Amino acid sequence: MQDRPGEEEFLASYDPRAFPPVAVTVDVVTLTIRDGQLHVLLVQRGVPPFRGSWALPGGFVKTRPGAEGERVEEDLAGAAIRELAEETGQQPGRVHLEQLATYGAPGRDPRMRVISVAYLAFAPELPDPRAGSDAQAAAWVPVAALGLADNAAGQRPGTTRKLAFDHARILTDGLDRARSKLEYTPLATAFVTEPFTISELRAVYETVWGEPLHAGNFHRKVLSVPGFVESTGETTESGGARGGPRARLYRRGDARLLHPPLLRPGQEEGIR
Amino acid sequence: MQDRPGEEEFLASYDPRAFPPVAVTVDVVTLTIRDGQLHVLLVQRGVPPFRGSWALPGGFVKTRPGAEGERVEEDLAGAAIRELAEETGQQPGRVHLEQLATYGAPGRDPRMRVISVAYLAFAPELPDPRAGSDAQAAAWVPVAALGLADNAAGQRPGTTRKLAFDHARILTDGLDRARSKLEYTPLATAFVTEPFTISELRAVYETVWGEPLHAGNFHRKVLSVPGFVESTGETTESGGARGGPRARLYRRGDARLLHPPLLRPGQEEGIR
DNA sequence: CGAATAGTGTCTGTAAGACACTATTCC
DNA sequence: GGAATAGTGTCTTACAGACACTATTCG
Repeated sequence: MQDRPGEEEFLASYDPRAFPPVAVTVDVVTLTIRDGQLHVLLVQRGVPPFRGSWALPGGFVKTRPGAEGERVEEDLAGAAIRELAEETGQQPGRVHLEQLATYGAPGRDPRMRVISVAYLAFAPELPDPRAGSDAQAAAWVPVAALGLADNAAGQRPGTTRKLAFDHARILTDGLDRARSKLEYTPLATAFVTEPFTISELRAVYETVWGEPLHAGNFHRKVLSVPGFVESTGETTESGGARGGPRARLYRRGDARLLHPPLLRPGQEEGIR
Repeated sequence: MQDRPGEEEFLASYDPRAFPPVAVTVDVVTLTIRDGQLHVLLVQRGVPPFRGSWALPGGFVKTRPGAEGERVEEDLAGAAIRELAEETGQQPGRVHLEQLATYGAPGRDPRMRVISVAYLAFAPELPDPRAGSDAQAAAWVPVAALGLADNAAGQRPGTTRKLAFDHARILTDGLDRARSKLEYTPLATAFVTEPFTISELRAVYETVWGEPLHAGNFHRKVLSVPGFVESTGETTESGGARGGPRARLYRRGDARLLHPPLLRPGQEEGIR
């Protein structure tokens, strides 16, 4: 920030409260895989509006400008991390977090004009969540149980368990983003703990995409993409529960993009 | 919105002004192609802060809650359209608009805490812009002249003509998004006016990606992707300015995604 | 042993890129 | 005519998907 003529006087005479009230919240779509099913972290709201409804964890961004130089302002991503930590107790680092989109339609919150910045998180299997301050409960909920209008598989709505606000829409957008990110990025590895096997990685793809993949071809493809995974030289201690040889173990590679990508099969439909 | 126990009393006693002041703005990255160069729409700020600096067109979202039922609240996308129309006089419909990302780091605006929702617009060649209310000037500026740290080609920074706020970063993100969207979506057609020739479309790709493409292979590829373009049956009135036969004319097809995609050549670098 | 799984070999169809070539139009 | 461009043909290489097969381990 550089000084400019008239800038200081302008700022001194500036009254932020002259602006109409808006609030900014951060909501987080946290996805994980449990028991071979895609789950999302939800909280049951303990305060109005929508008290008792299930919703994405989220809350207001701390925006108080520092009085006497004290700074209580909070980054958007920082607010998302805080919300996530409140429910899961997770330290950042184990969880991949990225901005999803911002939702600001008038009337989406009955209290006032609220602009919500949604974040998308990919987590490995985590312990059961605990309810945060404003929540009666928190739980990992199977995405399939929410009966969303699924853009990938053509499920019928109607069985939709209603989420608060426009959170069903936000979740749907997050799922779309997740499915598409698996194609072009190595983010599937964010759903597993290191070290992992190729089969575990394939299970992630099959769960998120909702369709079986060919084991042999998947194996070859993953190993052929430079930087996707990197061998540890180790293998599992024992074979699978239902038989089979020990599998080699891998950790994340250094690629940030998959090239060439791992395209979803049978995606021709729904393109128009 | 359904009624819930205690909800109404809660809302009646709710005081929105108890919240700390935040402002929400919308900034628009508008890209177009003029004279074979990628241009972005910029305004020269006529008011502090950063008076005299160039910036993305943008402004505060109208969030006043309707007194006596009067509604002056504004959608985020609506605000972006308004900002775009102020400078270009364009009616929506000719311009593709999508949300880019939201920027909310504390201190990014010296006045107060400002959360900015950035939009990305693709426009065909438009007339020279006019300065809006808060701007001294408005102009199409060649992106190359801004000397951004270009993520695609490895230009060196230092020659960066400084944009106000964090707009250089927003612009960079918009360019990245644009380059990548050309791969998977038919949005290149948003840069041309219908009807168009395959060569015009190729010029869009070459300009946005900054590298020459093989004319023959590009031609075949575009026609092979279902729904990308659709023939009008017509041809241009005359050949090119420097010779060549008349070209067939096309309009946009009905595909929303390109399958298979048109991947950028030589993208292996910069992946790690 | 029988079943399931890890990992590899191989073949086929499709598509991208390189190159060549023809036809058309402008200067 | 010479140069530039539109559009097509063809060859090579790469890769995705289908299928087959071996080796290993569990129950």
